[in-house]
Amino acid sequence: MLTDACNHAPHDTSPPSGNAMTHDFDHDPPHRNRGDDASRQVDLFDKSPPPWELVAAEETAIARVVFSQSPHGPYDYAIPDAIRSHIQPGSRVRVPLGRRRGGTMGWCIHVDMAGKSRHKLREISELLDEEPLCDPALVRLVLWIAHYYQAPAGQVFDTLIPSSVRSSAGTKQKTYFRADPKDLTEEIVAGLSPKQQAVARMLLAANAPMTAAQISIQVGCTEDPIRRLHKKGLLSSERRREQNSGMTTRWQINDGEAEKTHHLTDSQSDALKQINQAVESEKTKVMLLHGVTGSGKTEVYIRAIEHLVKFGRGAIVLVPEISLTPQTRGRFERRFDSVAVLHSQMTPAERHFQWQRIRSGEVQVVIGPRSAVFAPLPKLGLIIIDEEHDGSFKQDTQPRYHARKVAIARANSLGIPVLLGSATPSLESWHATRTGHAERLSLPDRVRDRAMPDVQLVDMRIKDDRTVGAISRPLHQAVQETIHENGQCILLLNRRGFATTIQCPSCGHVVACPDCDMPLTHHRDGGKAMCHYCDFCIATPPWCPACRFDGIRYGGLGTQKLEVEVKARFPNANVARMDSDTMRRPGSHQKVLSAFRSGKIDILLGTQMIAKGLDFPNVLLVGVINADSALHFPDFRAAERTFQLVTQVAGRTGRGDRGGRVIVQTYSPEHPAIQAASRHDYIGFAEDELVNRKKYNYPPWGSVARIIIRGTEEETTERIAEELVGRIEATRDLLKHEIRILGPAPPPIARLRGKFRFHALLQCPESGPLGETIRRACQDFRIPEKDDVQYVVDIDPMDML
DNA sequence: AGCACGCCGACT
DNA sequence: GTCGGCGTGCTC
Repeated sequence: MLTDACNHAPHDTSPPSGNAMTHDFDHDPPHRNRGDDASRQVDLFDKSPPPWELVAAEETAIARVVFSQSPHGPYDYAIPDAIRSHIQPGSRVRVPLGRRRGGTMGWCIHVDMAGKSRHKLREISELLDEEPLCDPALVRLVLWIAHYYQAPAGQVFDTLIPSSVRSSAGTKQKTYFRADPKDLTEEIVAGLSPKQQAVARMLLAANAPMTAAQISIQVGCTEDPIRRLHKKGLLSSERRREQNSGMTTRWQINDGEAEKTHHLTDSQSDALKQINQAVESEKTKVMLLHGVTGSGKTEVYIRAIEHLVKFGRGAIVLVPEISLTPQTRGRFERRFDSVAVLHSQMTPAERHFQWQRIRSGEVQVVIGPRSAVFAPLPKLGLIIIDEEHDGSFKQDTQPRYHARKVAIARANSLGIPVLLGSATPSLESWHATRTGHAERLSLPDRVRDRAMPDVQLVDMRIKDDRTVGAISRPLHQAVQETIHENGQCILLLNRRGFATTIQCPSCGHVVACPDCDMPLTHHRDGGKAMCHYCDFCIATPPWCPACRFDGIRYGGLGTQKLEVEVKARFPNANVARMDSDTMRRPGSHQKVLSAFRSGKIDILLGTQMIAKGLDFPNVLLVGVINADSALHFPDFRAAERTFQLVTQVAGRTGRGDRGGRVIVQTYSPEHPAIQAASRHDYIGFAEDELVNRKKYNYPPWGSVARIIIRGTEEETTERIAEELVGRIEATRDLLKHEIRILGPAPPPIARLRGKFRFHALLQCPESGPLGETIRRACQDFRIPEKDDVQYVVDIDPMDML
């Protein structure tokens, strides 16, 4: 499902100093020892008040504060003496703002103990946390993200610090009572009421602070006598924040079951040596571990972390959203004493608990999806991004950051290395190794001398190879043989649902989503017609809604329909389907995978979630039902995605002693991406594709930004889109920057959730001028509320939909 | 995002 | 004359 979180406004809390970023891998901001950037740079845009308003500048302690809701600031506040020694960048504060009652929560981004201000400043009303939730390095990272991705800094703070941490989920403020023998002499105790005496005696005997609840149970009274004693000043109290008793979190403790450590191959040892050197050098360095599927990248990660743990350092391992298999998790948990696994299904209390564990420094390894790049390890020594090419590392809501880029920025500010791993690196990372921004480490062979699987292309245009349905004759035969040999099959089809179009054969009407204009997908379970771009869902109409014709036709192929076909073709095989429909319940993922591992399932079919990371030695056949599905997207990354998908799913076979083979069905067998994938030729593909991208100055050669404008009224939306793009043109000409502007035009998804959409693509050889131009153009661009139009800026977009 | 200001039309 | 629509601007 696509989301389109809007309401962009230009925000520049702190432009980084120094050189503009040119490419993904330029180590520029946020650099160490540049603490004063914020105040100095913001002045550039300060509209100075007219001279008669100038008040004599006096020295005061000033805090610069940003907000996660509008207005985002930054605003300056006077720091009251009481909190002067505690407030730091990263502290949360409550401040007065406008006429709002109760004040507003904000984040302090800068403090100046001897600042001067032209305005009369209001005072901070309260410091909300004893210890800042964000250390200075993370504050620098926030400001860098806010600048680069053009998001309000306050909103970036909210992304960095989980809401469960901000609200202290799973903890409670408890009051503890203590009895002091000096106050409660025998004499005084004797004069109390019987219940109060009992309470006093018990507490004196216990000689430890207890909560009212504990005391009342122990003594067998209500809480009233305790309160009375406290009121008389005979009991002292203290308040503490504590973990709730209801916490269900258990984390795996190393049970001593040693994982068999394999001997490293020569190339694994070489790579490890380089990584260890980089870690010890305490310098920033980006390394790309390019290892074919099954070459043992995870083992290299583990060894590298084992090494840095010896120095008391910790590591972050980022993994794609859905590929955090219990397998991977288990491997790390067996090899390290203290692992924190972050995942999307955690409860708020659990998340908060893990965050505190990580911050306390007891955690050696953090494993998680893109947001784990913000994990607050106090002694971070290495950031690893596994499957670094994966699209889920880019967030598709504001702030639209890419975890790879953020990881490099964070590593840069700490002076630590970043390790990117993939069998099919993103062209950005590949290009970085060619320009010296990253070092390439190769694992060219699979472990234990296993060969890469043979890949056979089946040309679906040739009628002879195509029987009725989605499965060609060669693939049918291969599945049959595999099952006969007691092997297992994986079939990939990158579309869920049953039928991708519902069309009337009489009048040609296609049932479409009223909010998005996209054809609805028929889901057979429950007979629903669903929009895959929004939540729209209706019962599949039995007649044509346009002409009442009784005989509507289901066209196109989804995983549900494939499942039906596979079951019909191979009635004796056990078939399981894996897509986001069958994997809705937590744990279902693991259930299917363990059934597959144990051999209870012969054929596993599904969407791309089966293409990643699975390691099952008995998979002898992988079938790709339609390799072209991603190829004809109106998107400069279409070829790259196709190559990645085919290569990754092909890598799921040939992992045991019995070898493996791959059958790829395609309507364009001559396409370079599909050809290269069939030869396992990443380098050939990458070099070829780099030439293509160069022709149009697409990434990694140049920088791209996309502006999406959406609104309820088509003409108004288009008018505002044109106005905005016009401003960008004017700003570009003013600044004399080399920027190509395409659009505004309707994107492939021209309507989404009932809103009309327009977009514009901006290209520039360097990201710095591009960002500057957009920032300047959007600076004072206001849209009247009545127009109901919003816009978002997407820096380094991953798709053009 | 709220909230005030101020400028116009419709009304007791 | 006053009430109230909403367009515009400000919040350190």
